[in-house]
Amino acid sequence: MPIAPSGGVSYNRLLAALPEDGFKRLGPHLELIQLQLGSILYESGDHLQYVWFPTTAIASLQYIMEDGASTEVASVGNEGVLSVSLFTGSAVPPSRAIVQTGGYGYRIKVGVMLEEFHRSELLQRLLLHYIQSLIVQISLTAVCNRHHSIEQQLCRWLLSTINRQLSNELVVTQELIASMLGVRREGITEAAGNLKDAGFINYRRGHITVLDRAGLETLTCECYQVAKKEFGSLLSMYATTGHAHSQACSKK
Amino acid sequence: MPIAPSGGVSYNRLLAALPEDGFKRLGPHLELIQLQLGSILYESGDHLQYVWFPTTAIASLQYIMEDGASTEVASVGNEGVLSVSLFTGSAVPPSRAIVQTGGYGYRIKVGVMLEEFHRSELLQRLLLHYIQSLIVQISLTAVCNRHHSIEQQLCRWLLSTINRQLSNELVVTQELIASMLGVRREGITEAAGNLKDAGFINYRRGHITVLDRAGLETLTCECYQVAKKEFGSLLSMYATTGHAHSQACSKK
DNA sequence: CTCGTTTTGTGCGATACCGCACAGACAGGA
DNA sequence: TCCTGTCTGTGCGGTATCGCACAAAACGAG
Repeated sequence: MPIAPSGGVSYNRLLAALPEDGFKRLGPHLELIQLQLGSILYESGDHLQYVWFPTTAIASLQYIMEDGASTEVASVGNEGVLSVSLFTGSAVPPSRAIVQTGGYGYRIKVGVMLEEFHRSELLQRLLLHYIQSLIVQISLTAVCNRHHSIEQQLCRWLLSTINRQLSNELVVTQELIASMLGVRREGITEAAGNLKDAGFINYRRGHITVLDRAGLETLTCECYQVAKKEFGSLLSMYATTGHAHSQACSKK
Repeated sequence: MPIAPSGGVSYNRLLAALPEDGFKRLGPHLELIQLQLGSILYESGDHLQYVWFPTTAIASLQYIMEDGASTEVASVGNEGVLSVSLFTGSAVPPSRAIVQTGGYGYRIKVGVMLEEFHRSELLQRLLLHYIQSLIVQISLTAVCNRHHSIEQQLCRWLLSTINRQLSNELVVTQELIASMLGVRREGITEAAGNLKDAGFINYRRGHITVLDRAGLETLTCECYQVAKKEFGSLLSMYATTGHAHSQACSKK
């Protein structure tokens, strides 16, 4: 069961969980914009200008080290929101957010968002709950980095990515995956080769197609299931309200 | 500059940052209790009964895997609070909390705490800000697990532990450190041997003494400095109020 | 179609860490 | 005091990953 809903993916599930009136107040300030692969939404240390709610895009939260090496600590799709440090009290994020899968998302100015955050208790509950899921996701990354093989982590990464999109084809180079997982590119090449030999995926220059999701699930580590369950429980808690399909708003 | 204050350590710095009236409401419900090395405050999946504010004790937040292997994702001393998932909306924590350094701490029933959390905006701000620091700490664990050597991580662990206590002697076995870092015991033995040869630490069966903090700082990775800075900025934001030395209350 | 650039494949030695086995050293209780 | 269980030291082969170097293949622009 994929995290992505079966019917229509052009909305953000956190926004969709808002009640009618709460959504009405945010709606006029939401801007639908295109998020291009590789574009940086914010850098560690920036002063945040916007809060993003991805719809079809996926972003990656990364820590960049002094020597330039990077590690993804979490990723955010249409189940989440970017700039969470704003709600925990700091307009200066500790990580970088970079678009990992191109697509669309809504953005809203921090001022408007913060005001509504303080006004609406439900919005607070929703966002705090999302932060909880994020903490779990980051914790699992820590565990996974310690204990699991590159192949297992690649499976997890592939699965959690296709779960957030409709297509089972990813537009991404092995080099990029490597930099997100914080490993060598050759390590990804080898692991991907194994998965290809097993018939679970296929790929060509800059594209990966998942052929057998269940196969990948047999190879990946427990972290994948735990993370999926965490987000599942988050989202099932807030029944989707009727306006899910009417997130149309000022388009940029 | 250690995180622990120079004068007196028998209070919790988050509690100390509360204004007079906010603290007065919590005070009567705070119970000072002893936290023994190795005791488990909560397990992943438990229903939380208490919120803890360590004073001299230090707790470790761990993820336990199916095969029993564990990884510490963060640790909490007198700069923090345990059971944070309560504030983000779930009375069921995702991790285990175990006492890593014996000592004292305050506990308070979740009901009282939640009520005050919703009443006091400052308390909310404070706790959310702490959650922010926690996220940074967990993220750094993820980065560290990926990129840094056991020796570097051991240095970081030793430093962040003595920074939270007055003494520079730790009561802990190498076996325990290994299980927290998620590595082999022999790996710790070897790294500790190197640090001893370098004259930075000394140790005997179950005890480690830090002799040269600056020496350890030269060996550890950047994660240590980043984490320290994060907590420093958190705590400097909330000036200690006058009641810091009067956290006396119903003693168990 | 060709050329140049980007992406992927492969080989190799070096290294860090693991898993296991067991020896030695210490500490606290009988 | 000795004894016993716990903790630490050490050796050794196995493995995953790294770092580097370069070859081969794929794609896109001209």
